[in-house]
Amino acid sequence: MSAQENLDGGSVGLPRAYLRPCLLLLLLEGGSHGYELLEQVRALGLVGADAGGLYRTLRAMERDGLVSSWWEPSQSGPARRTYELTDAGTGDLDQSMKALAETRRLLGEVLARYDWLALRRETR
Amino acid sequence: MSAQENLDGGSVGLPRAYLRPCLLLLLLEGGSHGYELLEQVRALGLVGADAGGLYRTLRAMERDGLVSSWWEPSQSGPARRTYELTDAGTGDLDQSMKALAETRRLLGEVLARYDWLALRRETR
DNA sequence: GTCTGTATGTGTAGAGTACACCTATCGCTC
DNA sequence: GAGCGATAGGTGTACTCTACACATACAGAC
Repeated sequence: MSAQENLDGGSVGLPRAYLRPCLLLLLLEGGSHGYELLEQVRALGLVGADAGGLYRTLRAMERDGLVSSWWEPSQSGPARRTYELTDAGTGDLDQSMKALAETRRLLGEVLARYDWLALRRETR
Repeated sequence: MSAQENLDGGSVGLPRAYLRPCLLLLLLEGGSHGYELLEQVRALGLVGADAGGLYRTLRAMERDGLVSSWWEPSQSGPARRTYELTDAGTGDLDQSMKALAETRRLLGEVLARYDWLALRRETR
């Protein structure tokens, strides 16, 4: 099961604005362009990632100074806007990852509490 | 550090609609009212949880059939609206927890990938 | 009476998400 | 050379969730 697929009523899922740190992480691994990043974030767990939203997010991150971009012609296909991480972007990534680690820890606590109760429910 | 406190620019944090599964979990442990649940979700990690939003969420969950409520007088203070989990709510909780477990797993993968890169950055 | 703590709400702006839709380039086939 | 699929980048818009402010009411202490 993917964390996005439960759209039936609740839509509990991935962290808020999770796309941003994912993009920053992928750009830390090396410069890339939107279309490629789309496939990469999908491989990273954001299986239903919205293309339009991704392009908008990249432009917003550039406005915020986290990434910089330039046009690059392609050998086979339309030109690409290539993105690169800035120093501010690296700093933001570091902070985001700390926040996500904390989120993961809290999730672990809640899930443990649930598992304990669910077990008692079964064996009642 | 709490996952909500990094409001400086990014605001990467807890999962979308995380309040709902937290409330359902707490109600699985026993019926309760809004004010008490507010303190409990704050203890659960949602340190800056918004009171207004919590009451709205509870009413929305009741509209969705996940909880039921009734007024109960208090010995010391205003009357309370006491909430209880319905069968549908228990089912929703089970599904949400599966989604959150998957979220936690994905977070682990992303964090591991970041840690590996961060380590290489340090030792370069 | 007024102040603090308990208890439940509403109003509203903004951020993030979901889904639909559009444009353009290139290589390939018919 | 027309049409097609893959590549590539984008806009429009409605909706949900969140954040912060604010309003109301009851009880007990002073």
